[in-house]
Amino acid sequence: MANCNGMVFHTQIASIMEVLANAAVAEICKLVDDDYAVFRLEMSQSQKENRTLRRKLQLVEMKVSRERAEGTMRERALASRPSSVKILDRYRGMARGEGHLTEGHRSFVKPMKNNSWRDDQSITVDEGSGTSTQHVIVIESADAEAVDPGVKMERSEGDEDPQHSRDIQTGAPSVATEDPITAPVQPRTRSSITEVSGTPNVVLKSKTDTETLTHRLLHTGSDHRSDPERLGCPSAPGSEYLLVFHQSQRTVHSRGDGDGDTLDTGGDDPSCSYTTEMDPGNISLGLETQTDLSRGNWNQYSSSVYSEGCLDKKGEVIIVDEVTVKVEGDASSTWNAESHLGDGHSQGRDFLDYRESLETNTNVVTHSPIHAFRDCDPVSTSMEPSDSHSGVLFDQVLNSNDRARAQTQGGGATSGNSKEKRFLCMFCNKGFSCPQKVEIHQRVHTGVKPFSCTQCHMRFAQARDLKRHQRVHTGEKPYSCPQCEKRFSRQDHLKMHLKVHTGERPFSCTHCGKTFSERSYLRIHQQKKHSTLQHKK
DNA sequence: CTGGGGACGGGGCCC
DNA sequence: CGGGCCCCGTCCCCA
Repeated sequence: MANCNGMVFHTQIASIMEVLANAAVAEICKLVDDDYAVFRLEMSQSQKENRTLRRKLQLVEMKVSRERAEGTMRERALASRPSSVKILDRYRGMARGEGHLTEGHRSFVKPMKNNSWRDDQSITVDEGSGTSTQHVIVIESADAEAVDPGVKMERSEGDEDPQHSRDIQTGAPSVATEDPITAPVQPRTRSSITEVSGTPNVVLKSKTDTETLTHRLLHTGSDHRSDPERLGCPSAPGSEYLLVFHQSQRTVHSRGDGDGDTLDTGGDDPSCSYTTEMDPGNISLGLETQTDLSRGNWNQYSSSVYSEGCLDKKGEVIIVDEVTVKVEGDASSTWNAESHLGDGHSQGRDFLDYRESLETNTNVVTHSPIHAFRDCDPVSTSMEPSDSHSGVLFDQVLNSNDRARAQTQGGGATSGNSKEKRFLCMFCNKGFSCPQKVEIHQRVHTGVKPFSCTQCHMRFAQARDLKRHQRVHTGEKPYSCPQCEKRFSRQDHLKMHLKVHTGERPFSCTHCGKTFSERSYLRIHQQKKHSTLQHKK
């Protein structure tokens, strides 16, 4: 029983405590509410007082300003008519942030036709939650056109509402931001564009332009050596080259423009279609090329050859050569080196003529380049389908053609002193001791590059070149400088580097005596400094 | 900022 | 197959 009584007692105490607690909470809340109401009342009263004082201050200011303005008007009336609006100090102060001006003050100044004062002209000024009426004194100008510039100057000099500031700045600056000519020269960051332009649409557009530009800059600035596709050249297995040899000249000429344009696209990455997307000219270019090749079903061919589906724009142009070759493989035999030439490329045309003249000479024992292809096929076929670089190929052909001709003119095969060199190049008549050497040499003319790198699709005419090139990927640098421990992948580079330590400068300019460590430096120097002398000679 | 020059890497090709 | 040379392009430094 005692336990029961104790439990009842505890229960009663708990209930009483709860009631007391609730009562205390209620009383606290009531007190807070009351104090809050009082506080709010005091606040409102203070605000009313503030408004009253403010109006009084405004009235005083108005009076003072009116007195000043009347004095000024009298002076101006004596001097000349006013040329611009003068906004009172009151407004200037607000413009600097002392007041809070928003859209309401857009109608702040109105040009009037009379040089008269208007008192108590009111404008609506947003003061946060509500609006209040501000009395402003304005000196009105009779010349409305003269007003606006002055107003803008007044607004722009203070820290106004950001929105307003943006409204002002989105005039000429935003136009400059959208200017497609200006933008590429000075790519802006996204943030800076946002600051200037203000409106989301402009920001978006500017951003797009900037990114486009960035893409272009990045890709056009990339090292072409790293990507043989740069010049729009196909991957051509030996068999393809073989057919290239029998391409018709008509086709060759028809493709000249397309290839020439392809060289200018500057695209590098086959997986990147930015040039096609961004530059409509490139698109039309590609279509033009297609149309030009309408004689052959080159689309079908390309899809069969490049089944990987990564047929980019360059690939399209690249394939053109091979497709045409396929379709017109039975045409008259004229090597298509000129297919890589733009119209009017005299070097290539000369080469073509040269080639034709050689072909007519049946007395020359030539080694057909076709055999050279066959010899190299095992290497090329082991590689994945890749684009060869006909642009490089083209350059090589031209350079090698020049060299070959120089060699021929300088005594290549015709002046050869050895009767053993009875195997003549069919292009330059240079003599070689064995057919294999002729075949290798003729790649200089044909541009055949049977050795392709599996890492970067670079192709080489000689196996040693490929081997040497692969050090680029492996990073192998077996040659080290004994002076500075610098390492090189090639011995000749080390040799050149050693001149840095030895100070050897064997190449001297015949005009100024300046010496250089490399011949190419001398040549560049003479081109830059003494080209006029050479022209005079 | 610009042009000249040096260092260096890479490709072409002959021997 | 390696040595060697030439050429070109790029990057960097400096006047």
